[in-house]
Amino acid sequence: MAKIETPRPIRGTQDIIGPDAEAFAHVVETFERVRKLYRFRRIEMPVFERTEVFARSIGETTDIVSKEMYSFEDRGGESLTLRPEFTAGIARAYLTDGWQQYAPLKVATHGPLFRYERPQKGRYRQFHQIDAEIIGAAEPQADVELLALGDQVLKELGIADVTIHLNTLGDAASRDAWRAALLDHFRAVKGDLSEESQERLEKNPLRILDSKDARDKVYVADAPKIDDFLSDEAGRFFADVTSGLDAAGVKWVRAPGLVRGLDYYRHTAFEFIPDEGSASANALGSQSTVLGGGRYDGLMDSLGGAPTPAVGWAAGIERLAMLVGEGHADLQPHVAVIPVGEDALTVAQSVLAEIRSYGIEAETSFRGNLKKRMQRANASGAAFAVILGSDELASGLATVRNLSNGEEYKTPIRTLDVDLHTLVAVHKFNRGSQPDPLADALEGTQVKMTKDGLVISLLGNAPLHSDDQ
RNA sequence: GCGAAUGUAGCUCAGUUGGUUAGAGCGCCGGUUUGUGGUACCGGAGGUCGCGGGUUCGGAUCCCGUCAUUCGCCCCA
Repeated sequence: MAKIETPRPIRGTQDIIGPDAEAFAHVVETFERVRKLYRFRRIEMPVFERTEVFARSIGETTDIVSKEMYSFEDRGGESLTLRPEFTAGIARAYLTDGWQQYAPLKVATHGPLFRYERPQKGRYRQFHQIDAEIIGAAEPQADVELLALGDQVLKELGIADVTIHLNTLGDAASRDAWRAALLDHFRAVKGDLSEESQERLEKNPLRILDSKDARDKVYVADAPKIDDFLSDEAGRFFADVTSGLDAAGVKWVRAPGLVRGLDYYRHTAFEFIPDEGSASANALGSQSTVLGGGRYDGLMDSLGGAPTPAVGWAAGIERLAMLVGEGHADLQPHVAVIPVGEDALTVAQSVLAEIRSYGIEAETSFRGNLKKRMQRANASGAAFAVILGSDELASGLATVRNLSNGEEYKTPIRTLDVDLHTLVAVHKFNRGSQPDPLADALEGTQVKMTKDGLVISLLGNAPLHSDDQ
């Protein structure tokens, strides 16, 4: 008998459930809320493009294109690539879909990206990012707005021990002059550099500034600084960005060694990096950047479009989720509906529908006797159980059990939705969860339960909703 | 592409210098309690010890290969 072997998941992909999945969703929901606050328009993008979209914009010769893209041929022989980033695809859409008409255009999106890399902590072959771009704006105010968005997203996620590391690469002329000076500087001491940096010297000299090797750091310290090569215009641009950030209350530090590898980057470059020794730094291991981006005024040209200024950033959802921690599941108390016996099943369904339509989270288990279902209700973390058995059907009074303290009482099945709404609000309030208008109204009062029914004595003299805040 | 560590129950792991029937905690199923969960007690199911080969009277344990996972290097749009 041949045993069927279960197919394994693809290397570097992940199946997420539980607290990690809740944290993931929390990151996306927070991003969605904040980007609306900043009036960034939501866009949806394909996950694959013609290979040339990425090859042209990123550069044919880089490791990225030659080794790290998921490329394949479709049935027509066309080379396609799973997107390794958002920016190139968005730039393509800007050119092919006539989005110039919206310029300056603020857009945001999120979703899966793919890179053929060796997986390690916080790095996967399929990973997910949130992304924001401003296209068609050459003004430093766009950089400020974009950075402020990123800063607020992190703050609202409760990630406080992260700082913006900010640098400028200048305009094209500044950047080229600086690069030439760096080459001279490092070539003079080539033999003393680490093996990796000797390689970088030919391929990507700016990257030497990032080196962690002690042998390189000696020479990095007195390497030429971009500031000495900035044109007046580029210097003014950077000054406008930093003063704008200060005015917006966004904290940043200057990071003269921070560079972006690709040629199309100009002016502003930044990474949000956990502070040394912080909880976030420890949580991320060697993968330290949580959000990164910059100005890419040179990108549209490489795709055959008119020169178009643009600035953007992206942040890994998995990495952010690692930093927000647990505790994002089950913030809302929920109710378990427990039918006992065949007759109660349909009543349970209509009760579920009613209390859900009232905005209360509710579920029922599909099988088991009362004991079994009570166990499941407890395991699911339900705040209340509603028991519907023959007694309850006969009397029209449901049994409501508070699962945190075991108190039990009867209440008319007809008005379960209203009664539960009150109970849930009180429960939330007692637990110190987010304030609810009803819970506010109930502050300092008590809800009385009697054998005959749920009596909310204060409902007669307190408003259900408070509009004065 | 390079380096290191780890693969034993659904999960997290123990398993001594190679020795008889491979264990624990949690989870799961059942019982003490036929309409009452969370605590407690009792019982039960569940394992080709990643896979293949070798050494040996005997391998979860030692050797070789292979696959996978993890962490790091390179790279990082």
